[in-house]
Formats: sequence, C-alpha cells, structure tokens
Amino acid sequence: MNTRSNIRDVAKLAGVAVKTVSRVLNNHPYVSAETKAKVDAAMAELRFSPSIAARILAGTKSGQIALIYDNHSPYYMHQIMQGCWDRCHEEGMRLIAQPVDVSDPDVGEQVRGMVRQTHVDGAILSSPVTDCGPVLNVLEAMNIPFVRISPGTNHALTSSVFMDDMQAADDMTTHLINIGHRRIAFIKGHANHMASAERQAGYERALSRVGISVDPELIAEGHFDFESGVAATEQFLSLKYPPTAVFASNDDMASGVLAVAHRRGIQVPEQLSVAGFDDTTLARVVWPPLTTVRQPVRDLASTAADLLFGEGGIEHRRLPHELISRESVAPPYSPSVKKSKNT
Amino acid sequence: MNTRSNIRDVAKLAGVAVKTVSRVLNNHPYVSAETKAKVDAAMAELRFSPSIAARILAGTKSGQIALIYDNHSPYYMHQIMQGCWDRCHEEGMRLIAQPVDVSDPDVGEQVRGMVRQTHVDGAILSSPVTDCGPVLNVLEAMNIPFVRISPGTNHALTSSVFMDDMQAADDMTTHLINIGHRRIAFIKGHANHMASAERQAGYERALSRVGISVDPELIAEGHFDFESGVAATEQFLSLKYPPTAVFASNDDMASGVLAVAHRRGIQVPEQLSVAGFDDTTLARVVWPPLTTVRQPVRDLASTAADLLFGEGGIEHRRLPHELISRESVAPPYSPSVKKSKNT
DNA sequence: AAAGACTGTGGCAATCATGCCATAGTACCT
DNA sequence: AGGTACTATGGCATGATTGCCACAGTCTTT
Repeated sequence: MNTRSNIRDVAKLAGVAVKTVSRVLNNHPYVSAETKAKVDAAMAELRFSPSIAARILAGTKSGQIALIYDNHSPYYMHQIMQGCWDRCHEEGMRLIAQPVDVSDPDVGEQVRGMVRQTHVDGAILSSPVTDCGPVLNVLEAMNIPFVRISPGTNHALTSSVFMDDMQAADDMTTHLINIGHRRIAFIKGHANHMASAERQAGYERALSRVGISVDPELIAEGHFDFESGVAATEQFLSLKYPPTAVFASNDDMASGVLAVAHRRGIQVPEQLSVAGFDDTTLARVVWPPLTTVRQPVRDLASTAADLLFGEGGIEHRRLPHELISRESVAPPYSPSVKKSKNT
Repeated sequence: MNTRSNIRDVAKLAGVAVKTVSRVLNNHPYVSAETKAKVDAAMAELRFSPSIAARILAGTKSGQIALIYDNHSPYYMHQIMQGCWDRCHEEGMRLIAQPVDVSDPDVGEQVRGMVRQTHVDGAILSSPVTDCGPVLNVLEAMNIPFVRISPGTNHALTSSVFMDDMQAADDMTTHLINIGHRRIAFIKGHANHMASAERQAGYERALSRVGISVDPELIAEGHFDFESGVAATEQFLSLKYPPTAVFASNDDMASGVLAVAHRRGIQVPEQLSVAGFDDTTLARVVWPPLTTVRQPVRDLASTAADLLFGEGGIEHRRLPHELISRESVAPPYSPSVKKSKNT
C-alpha cells in the first residue's frame, strides 16, 4: 500500500538472493533465463522499481544527467530539452534541467553543489554555459564528463556538437547578394553567445568576397529577443540610405523586423527582405514566413546526449545546416530593369 | 580533488559529532551559535554539500518535486517551468521536469516508477495531466501530495490553482459583441484539456446572453497549434457569410488565423478581427499584435508550488485574468448595417 | 533543595542497492 | 585426471545521512 517493496522483498518472493535481483536489474550477463523470468515476475507483482538514492550510494552510476542552460528563447530551449530527453529516455537515463545564470559570479559553486548533491553521471551544456569558465573548471575538477552544444571553441578535453555558424551566415548573406541585394543590414546576437561573433564573421566574409564593404551603420547590436530586432530596425530605417534586406541573427529578432515593417507599411519582401536564423517554430508562424537558416537544434541536443553515453573519446561533431527559403526574402525592388534572377 | 568530503570529514574538521553536523544542515533548533559557526566554517572549507541520495535513504524528505506535464506549447511550458522553478529555488527544492504522454495506457505505471525512483516529495501537474485518471490514482495511492494547475474539476483531495476560463472567454466574446460584431467564430482548444470546454461554454454563454444564436458553422475544432488555426480559418472563410471576428482558444491558433488573412489579403482588423487567449510572448510578436486574454501562467505555476510547500490543507485558488487589447480587434467594417442583423 | 523541563551533543541503527569476493557446478583442453 | 575457463549464484561490507535514544548540563518551578 505504501511506497514499500525493496529489493529484498523481490528476492524473497522470487526465492533468490538479493544480489541476483540486482543482477537482473542491471542486465548482468550471468543470469539464467529461468531465474531472470522468476525475478521479473516478482518485480512486476510487487511493482518494484529500484531507488536511485540507494543505487547512487552503493557507488555506481546515478542514471541521471544534467542539462545546464541559460537561454531565454523558449522555442530553442524547448527543442534542446526534447532532443536531450528523447535520447535519455531511450537510454533509461533521467534528465535534470538546471537553469543557471552565467553572469552570476557564484555560478561555479552552484554547479558544484548541484553535481555534488545529485551525483549526475554527466552533463550537457547549452550555449552560453558552454563558454562559462567557472562551470567548465568545476566540471573538470570534479571529473564529470560533459558535452557542449554549440560551444565557442573546441575545447580539447570534451566532446561537442555544433554547426558551422560562420558558413551558415555566409550562405544566407551570399543568397541575399545573389538575388541582388547590396545594402544588407545585420543584427548581431547576444554577445555572450560565441555563435554571435561567428555569424557576424560569416556575414562580413560573404560581403567581402564580392567586394562589398562592410558598413558599420548597417550592423546593429542585438540580444536575440524581439525587442532588439525592433530597435535595430528603427535604427536602420532612419538611415539616409536604408538597407534593402535585413539579416537577423535569430528568428525572434527577425520577427521584430517584420513588426516594424508592418507598422510602417513597408511591404515585405517587396520593399524589404528579412532573413532569420534558427528556423524555430516562430519562423513559420509570423507573416510572411521567414526565410531562415535551419539549425538542427533537436538533433544537436540528441547527438550531444549520444556522445555523452557513447564510450568513444573526445569527439567534435558538426551537424549540417540548411537554408530555408520562405516568403520574407525577394530581390530588391529596383525601379530600373535588371531582374537579377538566381536560385 | 575528487568529489570527496562527506559529513564525517566536516565533523572531524569542526571537532564535533557527525550528528551535530547533520543538525546544522537541517537547521535543527538545538545547536549553539558557536558550534554552528565552527561547522559552517568547516563546511565552507571543504566545499561540502550533502548527498541527496544519502539523505533520501536515511528516510527523510528528498527535497525534490516533480513537474509532470504533457503540453506542446513551448511558450506556455516555458512559463510554467519558470514559475515552478523560481518558487522551488527560493525554497531550496530541486525541480524535476517530467514529460509524459497522457494517451499512453501505461502512463500511470511510468509515473509510479518515476516517483519510486526519485522519491519526490510532491508533484505539480499541468493540464492535461491534471485530469489523467491513472496518474491521479497512482499519486493518491502513493500518498504523494500534489497540486494541479488549471484542472478540469476541483478534486476534493488536492489543491489546485486555476483561472476562470469560462468567464474569460465570456469577457472576450462580450467585448467583441460590444464593439459591434455579430458573426463571431470560435476555434476550440484541444479536447483533452478541460479548459477547452470551459472556454467554449464562455463563448456560447456570452452569445446567448445577448440573444445571438450559436451557429455550429462558426465553431471549429482545434488543437492549440498554429496549423489548426489555419485550417479552421480556411473553413470559416469559405462560408457563404463568413465571420467578422474569430476568437481562437489560444494565441498559437490565433496566429494561424492571421497567417491566412495575410495570405488572402484580408486586412486585420479592418476586415477581420482576431482574438487570442493566453497572452504568451507570441501575442506581441505577430502582426498585428493580438488582443487576447492574459492568463497568469507564471503566477499559476508559482502559486502551485506555494500551495505544495504550504502546510495548509486543500485549497483552490483562482487567479485573475485580464483582457489585453492590442491591434488585432476593431469594430466590424460595415459603415451601414447591411444584411439584416441576424436573429 | 529536589523535581522537572530545556538545551546541546554524541552514538548507533537503519535505509537500499551494488561491489567485491567466494563458491559450486559444468565444459573443455591436454 | 588435473588444470583452466566459464556460468550462475550467494554473502557481506559499503556508501552518506538521518531518526531515535541516551546523556549531561542548565534553568525553572514548587
């Protein structure tokens, strides 16, 4: 009736030793099929499931891993969690989601406490925690294996999964150039995400390659949120020669661009092209649907879990991105002829 | 260097008994200030934090609570999690997020296993898990206290927090009526959320009160996602007498309405008013920003945690909603009263 | 002055599943 | 036959903390 029934009860009911039940639980090779069947039946009858607590104390793995994050984009984190959770579930692991504040000077100690208390077997770090020194140091000192999702650098000591942010931004910028844009504005991402710098570098590389100079007026600060997209756009549109396209470092900010355009009666994409980054659900929900870069967020997360569980050593795995063309981007409106067509 | 340092080390360093350290850890009343200081110093020096595992085994509370959910709206869940997490953090509790599938016949057993394994002290259920019989039975059988967020019924055995969905939907519908709408369409929510029926009832009640008959053609199925908003709208707009306003049961579906309107070149709100429900971030991000009902999601969640921690008995707490007017709703476009007023 | 109620601290059992070591039987090889 | 290698199972100590009981001192009450 209560939360009773421990491994001893199961052993008694099955008529075997406690240790044998333990072996069945852990899929130990040396258990006869017959014994296993008896034990399984007993476990089912008693609705037994082992206490993680006792398991941890007995000195083995806890079967728990932590997802440490500090990201305020619901869509992004939702996908990260799903990806991690899916893979953990398959593996019979429990996932503990642990939000932190990377700007808190005490963040390292917090993580240490969390790990000490919960005895997690490993951790998955999501940007920007991936590049938070105190957290990395603590995890290394405690000898906890961890994998980083989209880290800024490929740390020699741990595995990571990532996409080529620079190339992706380059691709998008090149696409805009190819269909005729020359004045392309860029909204940066949050400075504490290393990917932000990468994306900017990709943008600048694409421009430079075709000899378009990088105009500082066309680059605005951003923080990955809707509001900074709005602010940046106001700034761009007040320029003497406003851009014909805006490339935002994520979809939230791109939505901000769309909002300003709508409010000012600027047609998208006829008068202004808007490109996003991430391909979150948001990209399909706003109007017009956003041309954006698909970042395989869920795959990144499940691959991270994969690497964590895998026995393999340090591995850095790059996942492919994809340019998703929707309706927010078109050739610039040019009164002259020149219908620069291109795929 | 390792994850060492247990309560014994602390006791030795502080020159007291293990039991005394335990008392300090648990804020036991009978510890002299002097002893407490010595122990605190020792704990700090050794960077000690107690193992949850051992604590659980020793038979006391685990300091962990579970958030059990099956909701696919990222914005909604993000807020629920934040609310729960905030309050848990204040209280020094750890939150374990546990997604489940309420349509899985085995969901009860899964929850049982989870509770058995993790020894959570309590649980918070988010709709629709709030009305999932197997889960409720298991939790009651195991004698785990739990609180439900937006349940369909006020179960006598547990506390709950909720808002008045019927009244909120009535308010919104009445608002639309007051500014002149007569043909108001409604998109239902997912059938497995009890709130869906409440909202529909509120819509119908408002219509009936002013003598507008409920037209089945103006009520469409929905599942709380963007796509069903799109589908419902296509259906409404193909009617001989299409509605002048659409009231969707959540913001995601309302965004779907907007998308169809944009695609067909229908002006919102001039030619079609659109109202949502929830006031998630999405409502401010789409164009035009949605008139919607603010559901205090984060407060609901933190209040739920509050009730769980509070020693008080069963309590059902209603939180206030609020009608948020933005730009997606306006009086219907009909300079004169053409077409006989219905009914 | 003695009894009783607090206050502050220590000792030991209990919690539950696993790790290591031991045991016993079987199969195979030389 | 003896040695080696498996297979299959059992026994007992272990891990970190708290609950219960015990004890010694101090303060209050009658």
